[in-house]
Amino acid sequence: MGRPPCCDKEGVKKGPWTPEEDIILVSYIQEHGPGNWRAVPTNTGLSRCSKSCRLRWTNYLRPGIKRGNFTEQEEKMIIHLQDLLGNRWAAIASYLPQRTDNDIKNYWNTHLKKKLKKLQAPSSGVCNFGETGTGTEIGPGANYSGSIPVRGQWERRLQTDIHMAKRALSEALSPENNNNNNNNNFSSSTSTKAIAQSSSLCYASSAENIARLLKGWMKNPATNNKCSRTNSSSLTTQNNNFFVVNGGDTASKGSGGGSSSNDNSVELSETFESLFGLESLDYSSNATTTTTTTTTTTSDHDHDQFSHQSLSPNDENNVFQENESKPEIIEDVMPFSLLEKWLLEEVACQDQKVITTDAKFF
DNA sequence: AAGCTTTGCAACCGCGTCCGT
DNA sequence: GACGGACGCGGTTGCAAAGCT
Repeated sequence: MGRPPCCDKEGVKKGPWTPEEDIILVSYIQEHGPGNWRAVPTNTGLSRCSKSCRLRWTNYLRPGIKRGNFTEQEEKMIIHLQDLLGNRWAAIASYLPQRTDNDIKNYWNTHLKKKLKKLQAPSSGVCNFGETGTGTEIGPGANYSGSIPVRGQWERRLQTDIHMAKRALSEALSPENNNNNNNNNFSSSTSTKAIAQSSSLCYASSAENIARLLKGWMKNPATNNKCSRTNSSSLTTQNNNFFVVNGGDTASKGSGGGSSSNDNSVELSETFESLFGLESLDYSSNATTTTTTTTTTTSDHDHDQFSHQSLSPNDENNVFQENESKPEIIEDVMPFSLLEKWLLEEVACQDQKVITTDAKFF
């Protein structure tokens, strides 16, 4: 049944990518932008299927990817998000713009699941992180299915996104949290300068390697945009990501990633801002002075629309585009007071659980 | 040092969804 | 509305590196 796999053609190469292939792919995407993956193998001459190209790009070559060493805050955030969203790694990844869904998924499966299991073993009950009866399936079901009987998938997802947003706002508005950002997954720091610094500190180690290989390849940035909607500032952004190697970590695969706690607080504040479209407040400057791409396009995934729109750095479709349009979610940001009132009605009890979870886990 | 086991991660596979016809 | 192509997601696999005996 169904259509045949896209890669069952003969002569389609599988397995690890070689640096040469990476270079070809990066070169092509620099020139044409990501997307239209079907055409990539034919146009580049790569003996790879379109899927493989897309995957290689999104998980490894895409600029702005941070690799290795997940920080404590990232861990916490993943745990929270996993609890809220279940195994929707793409959605989770959209809240951690520098991490890929694959990375997060792997990290969850290899580290966090075990960690949680250990911690759950002695005392069961306070929070099960959504573990369901299957043993391996960890999802929002355990937390939400009780209160939300059989619903459409999109509805449940919407629910979790709303819940997420509410909670984040609640935490941000809480005065205690402002004094204790280290323990706050959604730091309310809103320094766009800091964001700018963070972004410029973040490079895909692999991309840097490719960058070195490609040294001198980039001759005329103005011609390397895929279409007219890419403006010069976004190209600068791309160039920074690809070709400006900061003094820090430049190791390849498996390196420490060069992340610092500084990066994290910034990431998280960015995340918070993204959640509510606050980025729109002062991101105009970023377009020209930072490596943060705030571009937003309509996401293919309606269920992830909220997160994807506001966290465009993780949206591969946006990588070479800039300021095409602002998402509705940003245009229609509710007044803060309204949101505050709204969330206060519901979120208090949910927070209790999360805080307990944190205390228990760390 | 050699062999075996475990771990971590890149990549693959199959399915679901979107979108154009 | 049905159909098919393209894309994206989540689960799973395969393999190299690390750890252990």
